[in-house]
Amino acid sequence: MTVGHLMNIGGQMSQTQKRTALRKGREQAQRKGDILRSAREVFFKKGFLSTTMDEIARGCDLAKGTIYLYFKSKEELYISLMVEGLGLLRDDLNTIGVLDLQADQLLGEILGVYFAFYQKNPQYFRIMFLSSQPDVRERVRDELMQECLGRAVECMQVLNEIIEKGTRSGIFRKVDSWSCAIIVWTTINGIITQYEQDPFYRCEILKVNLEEMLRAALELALGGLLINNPSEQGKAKSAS
Amino acid sequence: MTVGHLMNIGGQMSQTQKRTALRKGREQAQRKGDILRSAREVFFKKGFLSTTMDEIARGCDLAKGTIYLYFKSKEELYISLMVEGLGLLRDDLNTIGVLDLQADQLLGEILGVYFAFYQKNPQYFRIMFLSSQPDVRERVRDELMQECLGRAVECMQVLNEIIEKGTRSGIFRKVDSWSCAIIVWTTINGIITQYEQDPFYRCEILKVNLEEMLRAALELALGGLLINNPSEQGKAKSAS
DNA sequence: ATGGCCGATGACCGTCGGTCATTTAATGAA
DNA sequence: TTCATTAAATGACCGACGGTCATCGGCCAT
Repeated sequence: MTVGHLMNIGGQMSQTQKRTALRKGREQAQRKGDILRSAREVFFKKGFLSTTMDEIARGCDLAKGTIYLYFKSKEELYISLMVEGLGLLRDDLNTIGVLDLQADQLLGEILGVYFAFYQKNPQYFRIMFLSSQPDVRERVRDELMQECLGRAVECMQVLNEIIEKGTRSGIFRKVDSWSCAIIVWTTINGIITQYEQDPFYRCEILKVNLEEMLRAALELALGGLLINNPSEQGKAKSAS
Repeated sequence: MTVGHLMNIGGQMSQTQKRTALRKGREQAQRKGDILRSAREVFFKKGFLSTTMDEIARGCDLAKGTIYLYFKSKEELYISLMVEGLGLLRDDLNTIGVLDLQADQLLGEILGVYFAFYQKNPQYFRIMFLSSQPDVRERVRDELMQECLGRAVECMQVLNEIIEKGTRSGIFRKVDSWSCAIIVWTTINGIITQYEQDPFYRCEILKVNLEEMLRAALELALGGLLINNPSEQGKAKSAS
């Protein structure tokens, strides 16, 4: 079984018992963190298939069996990194909320944050691929997949609010903000993950710049989103 | 080594020799096809990780060793299915070219073909995920990856021509058609592949219809692509 | 001091991708 | 028809890997 599966602090416990239980909890979180760190290093360097559980164990000075006290499978360890990545991205996106800008400019800021995140941690995007494989998901607890979903929704919530703001302030057409947020989120993710397939996009035939591609996609989308006015004319020139 | 690696027909061969060589070639193609068919069935049903080479071998009544005479690795067999899928999609897309429609309508047709293809063979899209893993690509010959790239370019070429047509006929702004084609291709692929991550998009929170999402994305893009004119106003309502 | 409990351990297991010595079949010259 | 030659097919076998579990050892309440 997993570690600490009966760990409920409180109730009829003595003071010392409580203290030990709390310490145990901290130690467990620490172990879990150690394992995740090692997993991140190895997975990021080698990819899912070429990574071995033995190597991860070596990386955090634990026995292989110990890892399985904290994570159900290799896949679950991998997906946990995805949760981690979505959390980091959400935190970055949330720094946008406080800016006092027009909705369309905010979308531009989002793109900047997104692209910066990608440049800092391109590896997190590669993880997203595997989570779509049904046979991978079979080996991950539903609870963990739900956590993924929750984090993704939190990211989209940022987009949702911006689009609502744009609609409210009258510079965007009346669209369903959630649908639109999902489309934008999906499109950005889609472009980046597609781009990650280097041989497709970094070869001499198709050499394209990711940031330019994202900007151009945003311009296209804004073209459809903004209430038309003459000053918008020609904005799409950056797609050239 | 692979089968028939010295297969060059012609030169100083007798008639009978030539005939047998040709037949051998046909038989080899047949075997390769048999293996691919079996691989398709098993991979599509079970996914990459849960599929075993033994099962594929059983499915085409060959010994496991024989498969390795025709494909270098499990990964190469998988990527070969991706090439197959891109070929099918290209063929479907090419049926659009002959239609006599406006560029923006042609883009709508493209979307229809694309969506129909996805509904018919959703599994081919799942394959694309794995091809982006570096450790997978390491186990696939460059030549095969190039074939993938070539097929993808052929698909994008269809988009490219449509956008060029739209620019030429004056209904699209002046954009670089290749950049734009790549963006559209990437976006469509991105949306579909993202959508394939069911738990994200089929859950009650985010339940979205893929076709609507694609249409809405196209409307947004068209909004940015078309030369503004009053009749375009309000087209984005379908995003709601 | 000590008994009991629980997290840590790593030898071990079954499975799988991939190999290669051997078998089988086809071919064409005698 | 026979037989030597060649190449494709075979499947027992190998090493590696994900995952398990009987055992160990240190900590804690008594």
